[in-house]
Amino acid sequence: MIGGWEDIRAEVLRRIRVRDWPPGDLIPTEEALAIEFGCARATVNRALRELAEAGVLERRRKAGTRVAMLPIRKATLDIPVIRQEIEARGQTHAFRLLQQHEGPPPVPVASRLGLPATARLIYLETLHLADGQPFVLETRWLNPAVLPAPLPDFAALSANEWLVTHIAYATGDIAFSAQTATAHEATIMGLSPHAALFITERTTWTAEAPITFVRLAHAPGYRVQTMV
Amino acid sequence: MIGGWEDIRAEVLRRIRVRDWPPGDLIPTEEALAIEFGCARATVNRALRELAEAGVLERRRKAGTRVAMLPIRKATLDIPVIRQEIEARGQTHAFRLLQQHEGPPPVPVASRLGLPATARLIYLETLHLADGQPFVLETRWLNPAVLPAPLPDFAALSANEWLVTHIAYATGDIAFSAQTATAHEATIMGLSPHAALFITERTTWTAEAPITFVRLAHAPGYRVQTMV
DNA sequence: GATCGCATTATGTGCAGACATAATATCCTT
DNA sequence: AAGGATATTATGTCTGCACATAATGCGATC
Repeated sequence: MIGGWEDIRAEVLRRIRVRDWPPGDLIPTEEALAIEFGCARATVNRALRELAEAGVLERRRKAGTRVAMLPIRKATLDIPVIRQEIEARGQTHAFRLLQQHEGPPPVPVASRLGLPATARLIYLETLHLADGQPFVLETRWLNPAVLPAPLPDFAALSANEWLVTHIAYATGDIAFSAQTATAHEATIMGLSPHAALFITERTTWTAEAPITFVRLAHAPGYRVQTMV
Repeated sequence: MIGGWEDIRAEVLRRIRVRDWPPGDLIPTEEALAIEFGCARATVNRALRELAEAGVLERRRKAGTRVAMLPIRKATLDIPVIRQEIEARGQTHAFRLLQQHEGPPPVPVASRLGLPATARLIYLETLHLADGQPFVLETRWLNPAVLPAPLPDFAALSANEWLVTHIAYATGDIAFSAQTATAHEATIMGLSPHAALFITERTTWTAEAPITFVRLAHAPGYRVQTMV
């Protein structure tokens, strides 16, 4: 029972796997495949487009479709709200606002946001707890110029959650790295001095202006998991 | 000039952003939107499907399409071959095979691969260098039962690259974490005793059987970067 | 021989109509 | 009132056709 675009995608993948179509090879045109599979070209197109998005195929107009030479695997991972992430583990979420003030950001932060170092930003330092244990230390700079007024009380409502419900669907970039805990972090989070922290850094933009830069320092044991 | 599915996607996003359609809200049906935008339903479908894949919308047959309550952001990142990654930085890649032997894997490895602890696997320990400096320590267990013979000389050809060209398009999962360097790792990579390593762990499967489990310990300073 | 322009071609996108599928809502029965 | 069969509805997918767009490669021109 063959016919759906998912069947076609599976068949194409199979041919690639068994090296019918080796890496770098040009595969038949959509029209040829449509005839072979006895379906419309749009159906073949749908299947091949999915595979191209997954990095398995490379497509160019006129040039045709070829099997990717070096299969740069693409992994997609979910970036949930912290509360949601903790509750998904069956733990209870709480947080404490440690610091809040307004002033010019450090130079690296300003440059990542593309703002002058003289810009006045809101700084928030929040510790998130899972079942009472330190889970992640959030240090955030907010650009008040682009935020809808009035700002909430960040001691009562995590900036994390206020943003996702008030700045819908912004873009940005995310970076992961590992860093040794600073003395300050070790103290706050109750860690040994040289603990390895998993760091997530995120810059968020509206179409025009930077909104926020956030650095999340995750306690040891934290993992980001993905299904390919 | 409105009409393409990308324009429709943009317009829907705009309405979500300005809270015309707040989170949790049911938006008009594809047919209604098609009439409003003066296009075919298939075009609206394409736009809404993309937004649903991005996690912005939630769609269910008959129930309709609603704006996602908690926008679980999805980030996609590229997982390149190590050599490629180093060369993309303009550095030269080299590697040294430190260990190779065959035997039963440690229990955690066996369980992640779904194999009995008595299985005989090939163990490889490889240090990858960027411009002569330790870049990443690769520890890998290979399942010889599912590998095409003959196996190459892993001292001459990195397992990393041999696999991508000989096991086309397998599936698997990836996990990222941070760990303090062990004494062994610190020595091999020339690090201070408590350096924070960025760890990538990857399990790879064919349709039926596990192929390999690999742990990559990246030298301090390593970052995984993403554009959302 | 080098360059520009044009025809060719494969993919990208669009449209109108149709049927499939899943999930809800409703009605009927007990 | 509870339960199950059925109608309804919104999305999911397919078809066949059309035109748009980009990139290649050929040929004409200088």
